[in-house]
Amino acid sequence: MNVPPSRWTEGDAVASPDDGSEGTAAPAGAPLAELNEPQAQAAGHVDGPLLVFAGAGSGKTRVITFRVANLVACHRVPPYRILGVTFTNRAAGEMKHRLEGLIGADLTRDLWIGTFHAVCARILRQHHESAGLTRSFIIYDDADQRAVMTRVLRELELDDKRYPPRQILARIHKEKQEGRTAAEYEPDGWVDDAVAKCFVAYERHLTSANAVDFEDLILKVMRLAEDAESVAGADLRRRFRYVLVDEFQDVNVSQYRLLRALVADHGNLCVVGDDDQSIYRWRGADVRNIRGFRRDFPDAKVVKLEQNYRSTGHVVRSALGVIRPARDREPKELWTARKDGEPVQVVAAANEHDEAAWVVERIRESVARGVSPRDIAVFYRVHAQSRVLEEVMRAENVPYQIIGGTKFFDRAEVKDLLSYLRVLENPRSDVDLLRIINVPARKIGDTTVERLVHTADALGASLFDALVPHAQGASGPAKKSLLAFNDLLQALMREARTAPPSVLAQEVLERSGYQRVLQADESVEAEARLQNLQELVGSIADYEEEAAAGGQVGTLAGYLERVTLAADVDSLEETPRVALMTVHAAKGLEFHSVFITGMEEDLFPFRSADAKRNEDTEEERRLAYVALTRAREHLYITHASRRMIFGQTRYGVPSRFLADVPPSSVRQVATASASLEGGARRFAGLGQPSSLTNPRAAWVHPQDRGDDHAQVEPRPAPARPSAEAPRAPGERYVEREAEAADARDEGGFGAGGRVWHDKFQAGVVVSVDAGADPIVTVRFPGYGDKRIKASFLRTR
DNA sequence: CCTAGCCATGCTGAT
DNA sequence: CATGGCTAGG
Repeated sequence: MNVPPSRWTEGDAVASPDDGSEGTAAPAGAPLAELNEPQAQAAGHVDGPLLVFAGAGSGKTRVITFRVANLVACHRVPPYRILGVTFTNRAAGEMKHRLEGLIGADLTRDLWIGTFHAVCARILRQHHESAGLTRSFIIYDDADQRAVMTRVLRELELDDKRYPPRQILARIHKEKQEGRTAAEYEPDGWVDDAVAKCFVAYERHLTSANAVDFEDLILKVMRLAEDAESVAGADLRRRFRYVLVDEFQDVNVSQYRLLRALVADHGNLCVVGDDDQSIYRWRGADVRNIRGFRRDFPDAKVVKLEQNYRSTGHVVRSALGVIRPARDREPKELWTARKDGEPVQVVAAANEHDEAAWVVERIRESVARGVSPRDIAVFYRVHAQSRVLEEVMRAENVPYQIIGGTKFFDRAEVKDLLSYLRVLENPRSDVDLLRIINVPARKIGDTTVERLVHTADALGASLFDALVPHAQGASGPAKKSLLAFNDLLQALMREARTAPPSVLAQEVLERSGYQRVLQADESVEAEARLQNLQELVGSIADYEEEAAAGGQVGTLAGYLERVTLAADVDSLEETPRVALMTVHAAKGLEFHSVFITGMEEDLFPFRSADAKRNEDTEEERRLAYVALTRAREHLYITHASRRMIFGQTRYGVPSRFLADVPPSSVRQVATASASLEGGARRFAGLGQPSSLTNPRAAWVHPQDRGDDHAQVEPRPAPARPSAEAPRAPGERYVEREAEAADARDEGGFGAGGRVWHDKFQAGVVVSVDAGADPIVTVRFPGYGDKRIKASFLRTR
């Protein structure tokens, strides 16, 4: 059941993680000899520490997978003795997928491959007792942590205006990221004294709730691994014979200490990273770990991968121009043997609508020329920029997918149901119990809850454990409601022992009255909420199915953990849709064509309106470098002179980073609106050649005629040079898709056709993947796009 | 004592 | 532009 190797060396696979094989690719499944010299050195390295500087697009994922395969296949290392740490679950999935092609699914399954958080959660479930947890501990996400902190502040009678929960939490997280516990925190100044108190109380609440935050996952396992005395510590240090880490530049101090402890006995630690791509300093990542590594492992072999296989010459040189002024860089020089390709287009737009329209117009052209929408991405610095882009995409019928932003799992009803499930799994979770105790309204108001909290504090018990004792001392109506709530939970817990998670979820909705209340509500919102809840139940069922396919039983704990640890980018689909995401989410991905929007001062580099927040232009520069290096063939960078964002209009000047792009690799362009407004004059200040500052020269270029897009001046489809665009510009690729789908239509399904599904009801076919049992992508109002086997669909 | 509806206010990035 | 704190009504 090996995947044909060609599957993973194809550079045009959508958004595949860094893979230098693009373009000049060595044949698939190549032995080490077919890697380039430094790649082979790194991949073939067996014993001892190894540090790989992997420039953007230099094939580092390839090196890591080859090295793992080499260890397993040639050196007979048992796969369960190898740990590979990636940055996202998606990257972990990609790596496993590639390894399946190299060493087969059976061996791959036993490898430990995952994010720091996923791996640590798994270890912590095994060693839960040593960490003071029960096996069913749960992971508190951001919102949960804030809820805990709000309660802590109230308890300590601290003003949440003066001590915003978010900021206190940020301080605490910073401590934990640097490996310190509450006991080790050394306050400096009176603000810190408050933080110290909160820190202690926060930890107490988490422990009592049998819960951990993201930092705890790392910290607790780090403590275990460093513990010379305990059995668990010895076990952890013996467990892995080889440890590999991707994106090492974004590892924080406690993660690094954990790694060091895990390999203490043998030093077989391989780290791969690029200091130029360090973009998570705000999350505790510390590039200095690279220096730390060299100090801690002085005999480490160091390999530099400097040949970029991914991008055209113009793209590589533009990116180098942006990163060169950065301080404290590891000396290295990225180079490419590829042709120059198209110059980078730097586009001046009048405002964010104009910008979005230009981008979408260009996307349509690219697609008409044969670029798959899945190989196109639009980046922005902040999520708030996505709305306008989304609107234009929708209006122009461009299929798109937004990564991140307001997430499905952030919706109130979804969180409610998850809180029910979390309470059933781990009744001591106060945050979850508080969330659902009066949802739907069951006559347990704030006053009653406050008294319950008081009783729980007095008893030193969780809210759940205090429910019955408190109810017994409470007055008539409150007593009744509390006991009824307790009965509900008890009944559901009994159910939880036998029922599969998806069935349990449905039971929760029915027995809690949640569903009834929503059904009684006739509003559109209530209808949407019901649909979201069904979607959630469906997602649990999907998880069970997936687990079953892997020969396991899907548990509630497993599902909850996955939901909390999921990254936005994990959900990036392989369907033919343009991806919209932040630059942060784009790390590790690559696309044929990339649009970077909002390249303006104060937006990119970002500067908060709140001047107190410290800015970090160096990190913004590296972020820009990451953005530019995602492009294989075409790179477009847009900026607008006017932008409505965060509820106010900003007047932006082009980003300083644009001035660092070599003029010889750039073609300046202005949208028609920008030209009319004289926006192109702004170029003059940037030291670009004057020939580029003439707006006419910019926008009459044949390739850029799309400038006067529909929004400015609707235009009948004119005759165009047809060499590049075989179809009239007005023709949308959705129509092309429809034809294509019709052509391979097997079960009477064609794009645009109406179908019926028992659960999701009426929908419209988006596309069809032909096969023995064709998979049809269908858009269901209220459910979004679903990929469904044709046999489950009826045409009508 | 509970509920519902109103108005105000923050917003970078994310496991 | 959504969550949340507050106030008036039941």
